[in-house]
Amino acid sequence: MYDVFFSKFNEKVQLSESEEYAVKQFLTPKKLRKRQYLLQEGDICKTVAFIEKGAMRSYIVDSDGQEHIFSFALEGWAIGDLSSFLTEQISTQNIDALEDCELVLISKYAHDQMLISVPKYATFFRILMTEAYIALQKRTLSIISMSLDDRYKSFIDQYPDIVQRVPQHMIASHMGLSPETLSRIRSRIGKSQ
Amino acid sequence: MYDVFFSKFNEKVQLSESEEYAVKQFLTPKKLRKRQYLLQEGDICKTVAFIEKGAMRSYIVDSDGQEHIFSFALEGWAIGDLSSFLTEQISTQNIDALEDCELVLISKYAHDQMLISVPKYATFFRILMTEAYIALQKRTLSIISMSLDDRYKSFIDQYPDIVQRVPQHMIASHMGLSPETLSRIRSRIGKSQ
DNA sequence: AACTTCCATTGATTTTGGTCAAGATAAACC
DNA sequence: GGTTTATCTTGACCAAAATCAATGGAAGTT
Repeated sequence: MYDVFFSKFNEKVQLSESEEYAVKQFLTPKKLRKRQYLLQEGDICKTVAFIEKGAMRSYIVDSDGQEHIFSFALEGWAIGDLSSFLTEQISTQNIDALEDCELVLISKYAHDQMLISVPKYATFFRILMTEAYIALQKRTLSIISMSLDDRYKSFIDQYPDIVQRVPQHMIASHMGLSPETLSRIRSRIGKSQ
Repeated sequence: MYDVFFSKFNEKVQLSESEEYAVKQFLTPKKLRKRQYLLQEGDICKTVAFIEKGAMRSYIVDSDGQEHIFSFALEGWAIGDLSSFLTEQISTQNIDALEDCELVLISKYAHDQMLISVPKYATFFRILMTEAYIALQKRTLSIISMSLDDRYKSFIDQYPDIVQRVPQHMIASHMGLSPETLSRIRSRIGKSQ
């Protein structure tokens, strides 16, 4: 039931049987149908979701009603509005399912408890946090320094699975572009890629 | 000598006298003159620098030789190429001093030792990491969803001290803009701000 | 199978930001 | 103090992306 989650966990920090059992007590499984929300703007993000199966996205809606996708997440990735989750402030993000999903939920209470009582959870979380930061730094650097063509090439290079499973206009939104512009980039660089 | 560092540390995680002493053994003070490098492209980032006094920036140079500023850091902030520091791979970033600086350096060895032997350091690092991630997320959201005028307004709102101490063309670079465009934004929104 | 909705592409036009160039001011250096 | 160098601003022009609009195709629904 929590296969992907624990395989990811053990890949970062090796757990004993009893530690794995302890962590398991804090987890909640949840299924989400395509288009269902995990979080809506205005709510507090009460859980972080780890994806066992499926695909999700987080996005914000600007003052003109336009959606801007902040992130995608597939199997083995976590998603949630960390800022809202940790500070328990109202979120400005929406998170929903792009496909039918199987999730592992970690509540704020579970998170806080595990930080105290399961030292390896603190380590695991620190490592995920660091990796997420490095990935986001890479994305920021590519935004401020690369041409659109190169940014798209590097995206499909880094996340081929997302390109396969997510409609192109959403990838355009993630890059901060109009769908038409992304379509033209693809025709420029040869859409075979 | 490490006043700002420990004041920041204690603000996040309260240290006892003996813990503070233990941490101190792992720290190295360093002074840097304006324009001096902490890290140059092609080197491995061997230390994270915590700023006691002064101002620094990190930037990358693209294939056309153009500089793109990734981040600024003032007193109380840390700077370094985390990706290079943690993986010990060659860095693509440059980090130098915008003003004469007093730094507290944490080497990779010191970092790893403290993660093991000083549990509160692990907590401190996790908290800094999380805050850095949230700040970077906010920046990314503003890039993909806000107008340039609003992005600049939100920047001067959030980092008035940086606007005071750093030349405008560097802030333009940080936003991914030409200096001329930032100048025009400022004249549009009334540069009084 | 017919119908509807979503999606990707392409063209024409407008808007926005970049580039090039010149001039003004201020700061750093000798 | 005078010269050089960095910084900022403004204008004219150019390039790139957004917008508007239309079409064709794919996927989902009944």
